[in-house]
Amino acid sequence: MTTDPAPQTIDAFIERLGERADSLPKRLKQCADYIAANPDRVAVSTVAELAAGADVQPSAFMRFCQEMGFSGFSQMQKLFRTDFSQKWPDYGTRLAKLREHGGETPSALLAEFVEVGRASLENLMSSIDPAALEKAVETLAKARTIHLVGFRRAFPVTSYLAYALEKMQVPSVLHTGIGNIRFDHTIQKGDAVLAVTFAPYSEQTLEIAEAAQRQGADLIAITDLVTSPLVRMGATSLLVVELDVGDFRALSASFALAIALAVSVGARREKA
Amino acid sequence: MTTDPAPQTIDAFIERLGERADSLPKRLKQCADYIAANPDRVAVSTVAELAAGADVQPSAFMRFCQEMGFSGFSQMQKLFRTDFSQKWPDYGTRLAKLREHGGETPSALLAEFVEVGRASLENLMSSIDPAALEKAVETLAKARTIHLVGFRRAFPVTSYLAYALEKMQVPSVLHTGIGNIRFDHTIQKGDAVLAVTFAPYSEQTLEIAEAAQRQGADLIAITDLVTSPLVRMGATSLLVVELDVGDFRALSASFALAIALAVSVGARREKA
DNA sequence: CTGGAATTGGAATTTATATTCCATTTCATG
DNA sequence: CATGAAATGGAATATAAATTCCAATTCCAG
Repeated sequence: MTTDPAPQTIDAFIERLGERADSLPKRLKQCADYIAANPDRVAVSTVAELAAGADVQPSAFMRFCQEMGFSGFSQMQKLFRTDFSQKWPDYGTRLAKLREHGGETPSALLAEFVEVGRASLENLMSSIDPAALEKAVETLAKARTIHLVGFRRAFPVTSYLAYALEKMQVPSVLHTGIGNIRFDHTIQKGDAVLAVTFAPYSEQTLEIAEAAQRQGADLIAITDLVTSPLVRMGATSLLVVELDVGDFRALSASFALAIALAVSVGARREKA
Repeated sequence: MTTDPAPQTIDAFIERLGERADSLPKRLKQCADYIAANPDRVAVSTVAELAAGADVQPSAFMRFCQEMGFSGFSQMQKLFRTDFSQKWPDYGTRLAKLREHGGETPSALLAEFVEVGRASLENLMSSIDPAALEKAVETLAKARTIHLVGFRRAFPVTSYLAYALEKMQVPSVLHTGIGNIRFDHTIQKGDAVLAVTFAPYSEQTLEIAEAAQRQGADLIAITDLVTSPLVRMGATSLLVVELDVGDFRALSASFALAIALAVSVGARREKA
């Protein structure tokens, strides 16, 4: 058994796999080949399963893991698991700690929000479904009028969208709820409603979304969870997972998404 | 415990999650929310890890699995592990692919905004003056009423501030300009005005800032350049340099700053 | 061939993880 | 405010998986 340090990344592991593959005994080579062909199975399988796949005994597979520099299969699997969902290591606990320490200095708090914002943005890229985004742009681009709906924490997003769309001369209405005047009835067939809401979902937003469906208008949603009522209503949904610091949610990812959406729609309209 | 059959696909599971979520007891709802937010983690985690993530006991998580129609956690995990491979080469590859296609598709545009947002945040940490931030918090915390002023592209920032301050019960007024009604005269000595504006600076914001100074109210500014009129007026200034993509400015840095500011002020008020 | 080292298969053991159980708390109802 | 039902936390148990060990086999040098 070699005493090399364990690879720290999957790439490093793959590299070592290539170097060593030829000098391994028969059974171990089978393991190497199987992993090279099915790297995606490692994170979700047991040694027994992988061994069976490589047509090898579990104990042989264990030796293979050690040959590659790991203490055993578990350590190797951990690498594959964390690298996959390395999104945010465990912000949950980190932020919980922050909450305990209470109001630190404003600068420390700012650093925390900056960090969370960066993580949210990074995560956005891997969680957004390009097909859904494309469909949302398509729908909004051909809408007669775009209705923007979002209250409370979602309102900054819709108000920015209103600004951006206005600048590009895309007809849009910002539903503000001012004076308790509702514009539900202005939604018509051929229009599109872009609803933005995060848990706990605002009643008012949901009502307008329902009105949109009754009128046969298209419904696009920027929301947070797969369980969101808007998803269940069958809206074309763009999911944005943001982290909270205390009771406050970073909005960087939502904004990036909103701007990209607005600009894409604007560009596509001009072409047509 | 219900006796429904176990969901056969993840979509079916998600659907059931949505249906049931509202009628679940507190702890089980936490489980539901955690899974809705982190569906990718299910395949590669243990009950203990997921339970910790949902801030719940493992036994509660088990009950949740059963409530969803599975015999236990293992059965549920099997479902998630089955189509795990579909999501394989993940974020990294995906992001690279998106970039290759240039600035045409909505996804590519999104990648660009994400990148710009990240850069802006990074920038913010090095450009913000902790002393100015501290002074701004101090001033806002002791103000009788905080007036929030910002129009057009700055309006999302002030509207979010209004939301956050309201939530923490800090007295604040959002100057919206609705109906062309101006609230300049409500600014009094002892109040503070938080003005947000970026080049080209909005006339209206500057006028209100001037009114504030006439009244002897404190003036805090979130703006972009040292040459900003607000800086020259002697406001306590927090400078945020945001990068543009085309004509559109990322707002992530401004938001991070605004939230940090609001939370700091809220925390300091509570102490006093 | 033969002796010895390397390799292998499979069972035995250890460790980790899922699952169940029950005492305690919380909640709702009359 | 008392009472029962529902929900919860945490420890106890059962199950499954990882890991080790060793006897059996293979391979190769002499």
